[in-house]
Amino acid sequence: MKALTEIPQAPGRIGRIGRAGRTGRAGRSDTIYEVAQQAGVSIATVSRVMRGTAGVAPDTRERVLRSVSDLRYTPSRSARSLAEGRHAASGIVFPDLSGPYFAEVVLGYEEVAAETGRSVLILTTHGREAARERVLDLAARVDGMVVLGRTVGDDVLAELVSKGLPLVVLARYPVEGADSVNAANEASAYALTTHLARDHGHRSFAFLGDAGASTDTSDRWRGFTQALADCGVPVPSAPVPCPFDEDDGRAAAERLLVDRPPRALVCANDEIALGAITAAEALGLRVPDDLAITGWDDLMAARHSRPGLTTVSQPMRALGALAAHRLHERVAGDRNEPRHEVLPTQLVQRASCGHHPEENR
Amino acid sequence: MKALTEIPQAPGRIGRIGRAGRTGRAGRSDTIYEVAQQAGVSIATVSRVMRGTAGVAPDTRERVLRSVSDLRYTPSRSARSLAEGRHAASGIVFPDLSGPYFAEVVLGYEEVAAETGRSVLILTTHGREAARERVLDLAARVDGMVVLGRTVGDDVLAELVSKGLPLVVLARYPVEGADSVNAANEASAYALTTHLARDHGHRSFAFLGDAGASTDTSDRWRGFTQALADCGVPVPSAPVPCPFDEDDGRAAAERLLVDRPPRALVCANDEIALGAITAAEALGLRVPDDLAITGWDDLMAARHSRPGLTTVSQPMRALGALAAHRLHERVAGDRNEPRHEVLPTQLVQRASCGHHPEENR
DNA sequence: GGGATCTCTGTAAGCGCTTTCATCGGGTCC
DNA sequence: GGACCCGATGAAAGCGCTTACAGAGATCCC
Repeated sequence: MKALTEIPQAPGRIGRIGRAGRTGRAGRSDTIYEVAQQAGVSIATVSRVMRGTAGVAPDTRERVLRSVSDLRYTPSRSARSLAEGRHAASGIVFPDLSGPYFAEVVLGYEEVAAETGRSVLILTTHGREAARERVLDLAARVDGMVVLGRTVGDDVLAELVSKGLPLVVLARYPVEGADSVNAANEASAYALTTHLARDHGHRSFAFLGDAGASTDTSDRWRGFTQALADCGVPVPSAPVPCPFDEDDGRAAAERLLVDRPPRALVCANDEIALGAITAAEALGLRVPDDLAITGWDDLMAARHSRPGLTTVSQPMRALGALAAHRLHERVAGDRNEPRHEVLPTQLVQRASCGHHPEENR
Repeated sequence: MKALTEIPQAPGRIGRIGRAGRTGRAGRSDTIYEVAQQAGVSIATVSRVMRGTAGVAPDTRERVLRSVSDLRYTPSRSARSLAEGRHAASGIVFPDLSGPYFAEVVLGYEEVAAETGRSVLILTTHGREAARERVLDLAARVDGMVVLGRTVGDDVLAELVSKGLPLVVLARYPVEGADSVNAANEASAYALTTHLARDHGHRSFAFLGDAGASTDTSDRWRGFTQALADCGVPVPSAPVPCPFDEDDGRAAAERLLVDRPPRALVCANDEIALGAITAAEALGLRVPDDLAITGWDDLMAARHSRPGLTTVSQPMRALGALAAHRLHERVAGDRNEPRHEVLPTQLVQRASCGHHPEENR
């Protein structure tokens, strides 16, 4: 074994002289230098052991590992990131919209990201304030990023792409240089609307939701109008504007139903739909006898509401997981040409869209 | 203005010679050196401008800012963290338990963390696999951490504390050296159970949930038994074991109800309770006439279920937000003595616990 | 008018790692 | 027995920042 002197390894590392020994102060985290010293090896060897790089003699490795566990050494992540030029982390950006939707997407995402050895940073943009800055800050902490729906403008995304940051958008129209993952909104809207018009024979429709607010909603509106046109049913000129939560849905539905109630009300998500059911009942309308109502997302509450809410089930976890996989491929450099994927959804028929004589419940 | 030579600033920085100019390659992120060079100043000045440190002449600042925006420069986060010795990030660790509960807590947390200028890293421990390693890895990336319920053992938490990492536990019993934030589980269990026994006169009870699975549940069990004892009602010897989700609740309730149905069933959360309602109805029991059922959390579905579910509303966002505040104080060094806080909950009476003659609905 | 003070800027060390390259001490090979 | 190779290790540069310290002018005061 070589003798250890107090002379620092690198000429420039003068500061080391003063802090060679452990202070023993609680909270002071050890560095690779302390481990190396305790094990009687150089920091290079410690690094090799920590990273599992080949070419360390078994007994040396053993000695280093002992010091590591003695000192409870954990490498500094920032130092490692700086030296490696990567973060081993990825980010996911979503609007506030608290509902279960985003939670599920994030969970699906996190699970896969953890498998691929990446930490996950989350960022909610709530409305607007400083979203650009926050996203750019996040971008500096990760190797790649998933951006959901209404969070920041395409200009910001373009900026990220131009910095060379791997990017996947989710529930949002593709942007140049990024992958995209979406649910089959237009198709499911078409199927849902056709079911209402053809199977139940409804002839007067309204669509509740803000088509400008998200690409999901605008795709649903498109599928909705297309289906009506194909069924020869009058097409409303525009959606009835309505934000995303239950109270908004109730308020908007109340105004609409007092005014000129349609026979069927297609809502952009379950929360709006549940609010609309409450509003309809308050006005003395029976659902589905007087008014059919449908939602989107198949929340837990849709299953338990009275009447059960007909809705569209989306593979939320799968969306998150797929986004994570695509991002991983990008980061790993496995692929360069962009991929745009659309996951299938499923129509969930319950009582709120009308009676199904042949089905139970 | 000083002349800029190709001689590197620091003697050790020899590598700089070869890469002084921008390559222009897309995806290559600029460094402080490029900005300094373009603005004709030293990197120290650029750093001062970026951080808003006082003492930079207005026109110099102007020039630097122009270069920064020309080059779309974003400082390297790892380099900054390494130099500053901090991450400007904090972590939150939770079990898988996907329900809305955790999502809300995390959102409340993230909001506050963002306000205090910290990024948020999330980690779910799903079950158990490698939880310790994952948590320690996370610990190396953050300045402080919040740990929820059933995730890792107290030994791991102690290890974090001994490393000097500021720590807050949430929905979990306090550990030495960490703050804690909890909801008033025992008190709300006591109030809920008393309501069932005293106001509705129920005399035969069961508790559905795994008391060993989380401190929340075990506190609820404790408040439950205490209330029964105080009301002179027979106390079950143990909870009826049951995991956390709806299917589990249904299955466990089915077994229980066939066997020896109680008059009132207190469930450890809403999902179990909703499953139990389904089971009861399938067995031909009317809720609440034959069987009273209650939950916890006041999920959206509790409000929409039929009958409406009597439950306990917990301030989930507030719990997350409070944890973030306490963590911030710790990280900022504003406080050293630990704080343990309990947030009040609210009993939400709906139809599932029995008829309330004097109340509507 | 000359030292004291202030303002602005640059120099260089240091943060804790990774990794290239050089070195060293044995075997191996004919 | 010398040329060679190979495995194990260490020295040192470099990742991109922050910041203590020093220096250069400009300003001030008596």
